[in-house]
Amino acid sequence: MPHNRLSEQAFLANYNVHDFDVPLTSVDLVIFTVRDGALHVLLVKRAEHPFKGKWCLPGGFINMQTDADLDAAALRKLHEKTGVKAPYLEQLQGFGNATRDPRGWSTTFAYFALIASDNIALNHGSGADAAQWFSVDAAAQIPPLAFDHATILQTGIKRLRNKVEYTSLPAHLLPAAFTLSDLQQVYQTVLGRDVDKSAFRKRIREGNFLIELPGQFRLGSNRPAQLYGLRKGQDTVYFNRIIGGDKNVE
Amino acid sequence: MPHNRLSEQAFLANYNVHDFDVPLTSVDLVIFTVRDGALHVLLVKRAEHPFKGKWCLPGGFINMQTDADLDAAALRKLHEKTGVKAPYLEQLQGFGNATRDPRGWSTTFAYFALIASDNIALNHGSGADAAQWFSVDAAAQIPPLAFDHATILQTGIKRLRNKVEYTSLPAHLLPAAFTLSDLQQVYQTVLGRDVDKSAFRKRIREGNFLIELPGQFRLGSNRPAQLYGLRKGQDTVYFNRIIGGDKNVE
DNA sequence: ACCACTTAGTTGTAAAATACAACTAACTTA
DNA sequence: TAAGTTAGTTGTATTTTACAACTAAGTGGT
Repeated sequence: MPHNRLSEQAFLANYNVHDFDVPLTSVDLVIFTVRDGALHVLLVKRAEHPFKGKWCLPGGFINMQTDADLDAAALRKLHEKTGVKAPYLEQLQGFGNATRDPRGWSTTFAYFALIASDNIALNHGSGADAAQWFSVDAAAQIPPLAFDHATILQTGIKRLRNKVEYTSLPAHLLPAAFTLSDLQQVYQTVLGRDVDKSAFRKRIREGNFLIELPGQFRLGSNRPAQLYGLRKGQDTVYFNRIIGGDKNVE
Repeated sequence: MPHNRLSEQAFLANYNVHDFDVPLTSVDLVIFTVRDGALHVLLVKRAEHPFKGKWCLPGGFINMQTDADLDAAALRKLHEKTGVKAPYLEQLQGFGNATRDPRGWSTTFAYFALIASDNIALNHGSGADAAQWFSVDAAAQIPPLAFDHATILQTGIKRLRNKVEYTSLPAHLLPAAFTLSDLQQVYQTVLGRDVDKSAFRKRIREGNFLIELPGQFRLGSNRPAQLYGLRKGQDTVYFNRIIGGDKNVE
């Protein structure tokens, strides 16, 4: 019976996914945080074949029974590894080819997450696989990664650095209350260069994505600093120009 | 025999993709061009179930035998539909959930292509499916689309408009030789607003991604205009600020 | 009590970039 | 040769930035 004579209903009744060759499909995460004044990324050690014992980005196969969509799958993986429930999460890029996984043609949806380092209870749980933060700046300290995860990681770093130039993203790398100096410090850490204090503050003020926490200050052996938080319900702010604007970014 | 006692080699020898439930995986394209002073997108009519007879974005399943990677799959689809071999092509975003395809959990890697309208020989070929350009500005003229392609299309339009604010992308919507006025016109068409001529030219000059075609001019019933082409091997240029810079973009 | 020290936050100003508009240039057509 | 049209440049008031110095508000030592 020729295919195109069937009704759509009959077509679907006869359709069996397993009749076709389909690529393997997974979700992987590049999870960033700032610790000790440096940008860090979370890596885990593989507990199973292939690449057993090698470091890689957290991730894995989609659970077609429980994951409503790709974002849900990524959130689930993130929560399993870090305990964080409400991170900044966006899709990074898809990767797929015949050789990245020895099991065959495979694809992955790479995600990109920002979390505050005070939020984390690393879960060394299922499979007794190790999880550890690695500094991104010290490229030499990052171990060889399984699959094409080195490429994915580099893509994630590049994307983060690029978006930090013109968005409010770094606020998600800080705890719920922070000072403007904290925020400036994070920008500088990620960008690898200093930014002007007054221009920085003007930009933040006009972006209008922070709220002053009334009466709350960071105390120390110096002038107390006003604490701020992310305005709730606030989306990422895109500035009109890159910060410190005399440099071209890729 | 417990899984984790196997060597990697033995593990792979025993591994059969068909033992697992895997989502369907496809590649879809949002192909833009500028015709008659308006931004257009290419749609095709489905020749097969599901959604037979409905309009959708060009695309389809990955061919695991012939497609080396995702980009190759997207390029193949593009070439099949338009005959264009060297478009501007970048990955847009992945989409995946349990309901977008009636055949089951499915994912797609959406791509985003820019081509010059003089480059196109629409291929109504295999499957006798119609292919047609639709104006993006006249939202009412775009028919209902199969799957979640309306969402993908809107994501593509948003991304294009956004990137045009601060990149040299629109040059790819023009033929190999064009005038600065042509280019400015394309920017204005995509952005939906006018830009200042002298500021525009300064930006283009400093971006340094065009070459003057020596001695070549567009003639007409007025002053001849210098023709330019894309500097070859030139990547997309990212400007420091959005064009016309007094407007915030999402 | 007061002064040194440190970080927070503001202010001043020269230089650079932009927006807006008018100008000149070079061709065709009547 | 004058009108019409589009190409391309120039001038200038206004805005924005970069840089640096300044004031503010606490702690801690003497």
